[in-house]
Amino acid sequence: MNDHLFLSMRIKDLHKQEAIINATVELVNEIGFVSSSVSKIAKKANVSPATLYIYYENKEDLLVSTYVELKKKMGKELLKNIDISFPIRDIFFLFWKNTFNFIEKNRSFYKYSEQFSNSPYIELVDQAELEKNFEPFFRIIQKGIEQKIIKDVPFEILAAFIFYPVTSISNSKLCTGTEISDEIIETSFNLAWDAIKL
Amino acid sequence: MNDHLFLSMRIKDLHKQEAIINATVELVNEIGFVSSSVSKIAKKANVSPATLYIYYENKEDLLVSTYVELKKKMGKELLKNIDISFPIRDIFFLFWKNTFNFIEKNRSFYKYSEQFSNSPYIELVDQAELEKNFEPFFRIIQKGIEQKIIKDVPFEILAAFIFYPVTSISNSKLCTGTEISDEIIETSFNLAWDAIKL
Amino acid sequence: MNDHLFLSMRIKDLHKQEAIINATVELVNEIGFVSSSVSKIAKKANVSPATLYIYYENKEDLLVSTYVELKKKMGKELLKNIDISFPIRDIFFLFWKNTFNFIEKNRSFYKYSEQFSNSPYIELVDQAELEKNFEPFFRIIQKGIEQKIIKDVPFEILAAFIFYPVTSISNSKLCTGTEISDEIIETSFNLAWDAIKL
Amino acid sequence: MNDHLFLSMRIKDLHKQEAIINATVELVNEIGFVSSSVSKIAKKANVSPATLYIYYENKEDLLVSTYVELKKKMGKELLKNIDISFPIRDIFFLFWKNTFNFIEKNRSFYKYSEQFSNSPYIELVDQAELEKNFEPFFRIIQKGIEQKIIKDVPFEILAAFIFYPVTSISNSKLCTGTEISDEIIETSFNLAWDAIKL
DNA sequence: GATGAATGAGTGTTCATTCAT
DNA sequence: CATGAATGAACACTCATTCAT
Repeated sequence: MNDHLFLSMRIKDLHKQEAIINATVELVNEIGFVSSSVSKIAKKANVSPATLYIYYENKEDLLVSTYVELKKKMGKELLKNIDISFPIRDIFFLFWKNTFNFIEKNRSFYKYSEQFSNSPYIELVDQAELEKNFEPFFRIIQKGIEQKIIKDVPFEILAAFIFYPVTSISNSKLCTGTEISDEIIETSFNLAWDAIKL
Repeated sequence: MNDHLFLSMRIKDLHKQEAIINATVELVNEIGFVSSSVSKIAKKANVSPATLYIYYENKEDLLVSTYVELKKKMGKELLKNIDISFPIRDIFFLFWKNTFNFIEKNRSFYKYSEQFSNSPYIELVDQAELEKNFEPFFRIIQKGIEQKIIKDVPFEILAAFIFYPVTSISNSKLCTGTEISDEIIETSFNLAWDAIKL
Repeated sequence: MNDHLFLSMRIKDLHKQEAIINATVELVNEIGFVSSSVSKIAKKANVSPATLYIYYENKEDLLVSTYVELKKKMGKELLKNIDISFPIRDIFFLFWKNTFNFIEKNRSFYKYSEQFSNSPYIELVDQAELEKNFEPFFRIIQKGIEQKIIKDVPFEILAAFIFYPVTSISNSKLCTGTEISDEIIETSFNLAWDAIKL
Repeated sequence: MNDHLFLSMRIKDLHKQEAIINATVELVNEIGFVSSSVSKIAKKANVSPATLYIYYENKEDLLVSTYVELKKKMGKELLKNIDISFPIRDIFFLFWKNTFNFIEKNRSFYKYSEQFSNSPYIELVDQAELEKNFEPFFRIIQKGIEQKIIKDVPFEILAAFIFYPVTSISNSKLCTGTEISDEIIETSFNLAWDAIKL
């Protein structure tokens, strides 16, 4: 086998794996987590069910990996354009805005991750590992507390007002169908900021 | 037939249906929505799979009915002890506290409803019908806006700070294992109130 | 219990049994022998599945009894208006015509009996007993052979040309939708008579 | 991969499908159409129930395909040795004889096809497509009518005396157990020919 | 006589996974 | 690497039948 063939094969392989991941997310988006079977995923990805087991140990591994991979990507996107030298409020606003944008651009992924994190599979994911993707932001929160800009309350309580409301609003009728308006993003951020600011 | 026998018969029947509902919720709590099959539910409820179809048309009907029934119960509990003549902030605090208490007392139900509302089954539920259970509270929010106590923003945005953070906090390590402390309830309420108050 | 009540009950009972038989035949006519279950029959007859077991030992007994009962009725109808003093050809024609008329008036029964006689249940029926209903006609055939009007061949061969073609023609597009025309009856009888006559 | 292996693979596959078809026909022959379930068929064919769904879409597809396939085979056999230059009566006799022979050699198939054509499944079969297998014979009938050898009556009436009586006779006690005698074939053909000849 | 509730055994079908090629 | 064929076990659901009332 020469290099050319080897290279083309590797590309093909990546395509296959990518096709499998996309098929998984799309299928869950279409018919739900419960009904998404291996053979349906394989059919959607235009591969044999057996092929799937070359890239993943089993169904569980596929679902978990897909989730983790997407969470990594999310971590990067949410921290995009953020400069720690910005004022804290601006950082939070950028983060808030990035979250809305990410959800809007990755609706199918988002639906997947919501279903995944509400299934028992979530327990197979190393949460600490996941949170590393968001660590820079955690440090900013800490800094805000120290600078007496953010309320000094347990992290989980702050998180409940920084991460969760976005999901709720994004799924509401305010945000389905058309583009999420800047007005909604700004209005809702005011509430979030009022909640956490000292 | 005497009353005693008649009564015992009715009780027995109710017991069966109740056993099925409980088994459903418990099983979902244990092994998740995805893996909860009809036969497993039946086995847990100590009835034949066929018996299940006496009380419910099919699996979907069982799952949806269970969800709707529990949401009704939840509506009642969250509004418990609330008097509309109270100051608005007090009402919100009571509602907040009731939510925590309800979740703590009905953990298995709550897990069920979270999984359910993140499955495609949720689309089978008439949301408008469900929201009727919370209508009194919606009117209070409206009153708060009119009295310029609550921010005048779309309802869905307010809801995102009133309903969702509780779930997040309840599921966090702050609230698992031991009783949810009054301190956490009060601390977190301060954030929620700051978010929505004008 | 007084006579009046007793009488009304007996009438009611007959109605029930009749309703069960009718439901059986109609259901088989609608969804076929394979799919016709006891509970569906009961539902169609507006009785409980359990009621069915008051009148019949089991499903097999119901199906067989229904078949036998209807075959009895058929025997009577096919021999209607037949006078053994008539010329043999006239008797055969009347029998032929009666068969067509019976099928037309009892399509649903006929479909039932065709499905039944092509199922293993048919082996549970005492054929000799059934044939008694047609015995007068068998004697006429015998007489025809003796008088050298009918071909002297085994009875089963004659029967194949006297009984079976009617079914075939009745099920063909010649006879569905509209009334079976006298012309078809007469034309086809000519073939049957040519077949068996010496 | 060498030819031998390739061949053996294909043979193996064909064996599986063939085993399924044979099991279907045999089982229907033994316990009837009504009781022949997918799992029983699979067990008889020594395959998993799931394997059956590799070759057929569902039970209906299996039953219909089996019927259609066998009808095709029947078409070929019934027209065997027939030369359209033969005298019309000879052609009909050969066809008659071929029918008896086919039934005798394929009893289990024949029982299957009788049960099938008396079930609702028959409506799923494209009758026009089926009749193509017998078209040469239909043309001969037409020729006979034109040559004033066969009675000029609707096709369905002729068919009722050409096709149906054979079934009736074959199922009678004249033909079960031992070989069907030439005498019966000839005797019965005389009746059929008398019926249709002008 | 009549029934609704109940069920173990069965239905047709799909599952996640493996294996020979 | 990639696959179509294969499967035992499970799926949601219906079956014929019984029984307490």
